[in-house]
Formats: sequence, structure tokens, C-alpha cells
Amino acid sequence: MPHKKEIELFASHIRRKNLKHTEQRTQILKTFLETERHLTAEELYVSVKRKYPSIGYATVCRTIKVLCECELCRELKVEDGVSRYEHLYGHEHHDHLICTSCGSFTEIMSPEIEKLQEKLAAENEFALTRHSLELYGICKKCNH
Amino acid sequence: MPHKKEIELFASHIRRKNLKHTEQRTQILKTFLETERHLTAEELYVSVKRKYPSIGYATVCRTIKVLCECELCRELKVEDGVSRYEHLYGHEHHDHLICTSCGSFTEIMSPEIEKLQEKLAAENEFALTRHSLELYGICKKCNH
DNA sequence: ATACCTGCAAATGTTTTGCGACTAA
DNA sequence: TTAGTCGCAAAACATTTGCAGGTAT
Repeated sequence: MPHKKEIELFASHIRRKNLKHTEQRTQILKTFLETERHLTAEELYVSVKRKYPSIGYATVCRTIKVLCECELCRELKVEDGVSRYEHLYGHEHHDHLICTSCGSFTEIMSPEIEKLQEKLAAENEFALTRHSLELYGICKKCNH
Repeated sequence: MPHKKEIELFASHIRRKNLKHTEQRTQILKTFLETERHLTAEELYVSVKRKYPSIGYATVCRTIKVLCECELCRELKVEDGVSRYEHLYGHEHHDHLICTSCGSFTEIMSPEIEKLQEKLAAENEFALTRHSLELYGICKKCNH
């Protein structure tokens, strides 16, 4: 059974928060886990709707919130103003290369940059809680 | 005369693009140049309206676009989804510390981080055009 | 039984656009 | 004269919310 841990995490969050285990939530979680990362709420909605046509967009948005609360999902805000959602559980922190031609997201990570960010924050006596780093440009594929 | 260069830059952009030199644009430019940085369109609108009550919000938004085109202004997209605008002319590239308590923006710059970003992009054969780095947390003042 | 949940439509909040009147060049 | 501009109201767009009916526990 794929995503066993994630499904258990979701179930225990549901229990802990006195929420209800509904077919809609199950379908949204399943589709989210099965799908490539960095999708928009709209994309997830369309995807779920294929298997569960009665689903409403609002339910998808509300369930994404629950997924974020239990740390299965992370919201990314990028420059087009549309939120994207990616898997968080079991994934190391990372930033992104975002191709402005094909819209692809590539995960990147630099421990040196992380350290330098902390140094900058410390120099400004700033209590860092999180950061957002995106590099925009043209990806390898689009550059042929 | 303050902001002489900026006003000339704006005027020459106006000429080059066959736009017109209107009182509204003059007022918006003036207020933008005189005001602390990182304001929203709404804040700039309110500010201009004080001296020029007939101004419309749409005109402010349209003029901000022109300011960005002639590189007097840079648009920042941050996590609250509201665009902020800052002075660009004569300002070195920088990133921001953003206080989630008081909303203040502090400019930061690290040549090492810039270099590492270029290195990351190169490693991924990614043609970097720009980036966005914001550090969120609590600023010195708010942390008393 | 009773919280909680759902889908829908309406509201929200920001930014953009269509339009008829107006104005700079 | 005429292309470009203005202010207004409406549209756009993603996301959120109110609500009445439905469902899990």
C-alpha cells in the first residue's frame, strides 16, 4: 500500500481535531498523494473531479488547508499569484527553480545559502521563522 | 530639486513611448518618489488622493505599470498576495527581511548568496533571469 | 442526536479592463 | 485633430464564506 504513512498521519490528524473521515477527503488526499507535485488548487480539483465528479472546488480548498495543517502539504506562493501545493511529509526543505517558459518547478537545496540566510538574519537581530527563495529563468529543456 | 534624475527618466520614457505628460502621472510619480518604499497600490492611491482628490485607483495602477517599465519602480510579490512597490532607480539589487508582526521590510544583500544562486542555476543548466528571496520572521523592534 | 461536512452561490480582495468623456500635443 | 488618458463601474481571478441540506460518529 503506497503512502501508508501519509494516510495514517491524515487519519490521526482527523481524529485529533474531531474532524470527520469523509469520502471527499479520502479522494482528495489520494489524488494529491498520487499526483506530481506543485499543483494548483484548480489542478487538484480537476484531477479529483475525474474520479469523483460531484466534488466541489470549495471542498478541495478546505481539504488542502487540512493537509497543510497536518504537514502533508506545503503551500508555495509564486509570482503568478496562484498558490501551488507540494508534498511535505518525508521531504527535506528545499527551494525552487521555476521555468518561466514551461512553468516547471525544480527542487534545489544549498546548505551554504541556508547558513548565509541565518547569518544575515542574525546580523539584523531578526528572528527568522521561514524563507522563500525562488530562482526564475529558463530550464534546460526549454533552452533545448 | 530632488529626484531630478528620476523625473527626467520618466519624462524621457513618456516621450519615447508616445505617452502623455499628465497632471495625474506627475502627482503619482512625485508621491511615489517622496514616500517610504514598499507601498501597496492602495497606499499610494490614498497618498496621492490627499493632494489630488479626483485621482482614480485605476490610474494609480496604470501609472505604477509605467513606472515599472521605465525601471523607476520594482514590484515585489510577497506572501500576503498584495503587490508592493519600491524605488528601483539608483538602488542596488537586494532582498528583504519581512517582519510578520509589524509588516516592515528591511533590505538585505549578500554577494555570497547571489553567487551560490548562480552556481545552483548553472549546475541545473538553468538560465537564471531573476530571483526572489524573502526572509520572514520577527524584526528587532518587535522582539523588543 | 448532533457536530461536522458538502456543494452551491455569493462574497471577498486585489488588480485589470471597457467605455464614453476628456485632454495633451 | 486625434491618439492617448481619465475616472468610473464592471469584470476578472483566485480563494473564502454563508447557508441549507446531508453525513459520520
